[in-house]
Amino acid sequence: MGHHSCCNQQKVKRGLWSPEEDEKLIRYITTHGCGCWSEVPQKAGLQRCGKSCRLRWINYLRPDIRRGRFTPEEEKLIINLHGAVGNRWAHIASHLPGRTDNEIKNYWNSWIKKKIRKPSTTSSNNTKINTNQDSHFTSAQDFFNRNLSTKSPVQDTLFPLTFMFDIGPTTTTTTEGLGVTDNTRIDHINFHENAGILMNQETWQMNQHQHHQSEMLQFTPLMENLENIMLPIDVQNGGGGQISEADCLQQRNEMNEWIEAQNSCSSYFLWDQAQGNVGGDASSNMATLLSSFPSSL
DNA sequence: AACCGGGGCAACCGCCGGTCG
DNA sequence: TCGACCGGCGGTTGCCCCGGT
Repeated sequence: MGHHSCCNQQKVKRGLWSPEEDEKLIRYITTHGCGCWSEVPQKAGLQRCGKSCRLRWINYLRPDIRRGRFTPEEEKLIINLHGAVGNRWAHIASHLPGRTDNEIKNYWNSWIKKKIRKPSTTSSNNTKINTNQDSHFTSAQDFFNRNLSTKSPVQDTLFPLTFMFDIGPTTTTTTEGLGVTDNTRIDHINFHENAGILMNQETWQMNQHQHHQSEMLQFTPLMENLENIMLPIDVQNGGGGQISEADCLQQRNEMNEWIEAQNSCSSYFLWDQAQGNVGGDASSNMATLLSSFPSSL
């Protein structure tokens, strides 16, 4: 135990690289290129495994590497991209020339620690949606009007969706409803407090696991400095029941109204928040949703 | 001066998917 | 078809430095 396939020869050095080792690796790669990493150590005269050489080159030695602090533009891009694709560091790095996935991952991990540690300085009234502007929204519709229509379209390399909504219980404590109060099973449609994050499915799922308000407060700092807007819409079905075609129809009508008013939604995302834990059977709910909504708008 | 705790970050580890014989 | 091998990736570790006590 304790040895790995790539490093199964004896005398494999590990740990930090010395300047001499760096020099050997640079000299070899610049003259021969990096064809086969497993051959590099022997040919370059290094007591390392090929993986270690590759990592050292990619993350530190290659000539087009960028060093130093991230610029504010880069930071913003990282935050937005992370909101869109989650912990796909290599993907995020591909949008930042000269930066490595490792560097971005390190940055994010320390950044997120700091942000979560620091108590939120924004209003503790969690029914208001915070953005980077000093915004105070009088209603969800106000938020919608002032944000969605002014935001640039989501890049096609990102999660290419504008709307996110779910079917869920009415226990969400921090919402700002549109006040649809008729007696259908969808009693209202609301925006989650995390509106403003460009979310991917994983982020959404994570947020839903942090369902209670006190826990959600941890995530409000993450909403700062975000420009791209994805709008999660919470379709309430009254709780405890199977989502019905009537639920879907009503939701669809609501969406269509908004889309017509805003002219800015090209697609949407169906996501069963409750996963069947609260009301009805998850796969059945999704089947109803899928059959009720077109594949694109 | 010694210790300690946290942050930053380079490097490692294990897993996975692709390739090739 | 299968297994060995390899590179890529994301999670994690652990070292080093620095500031506070």
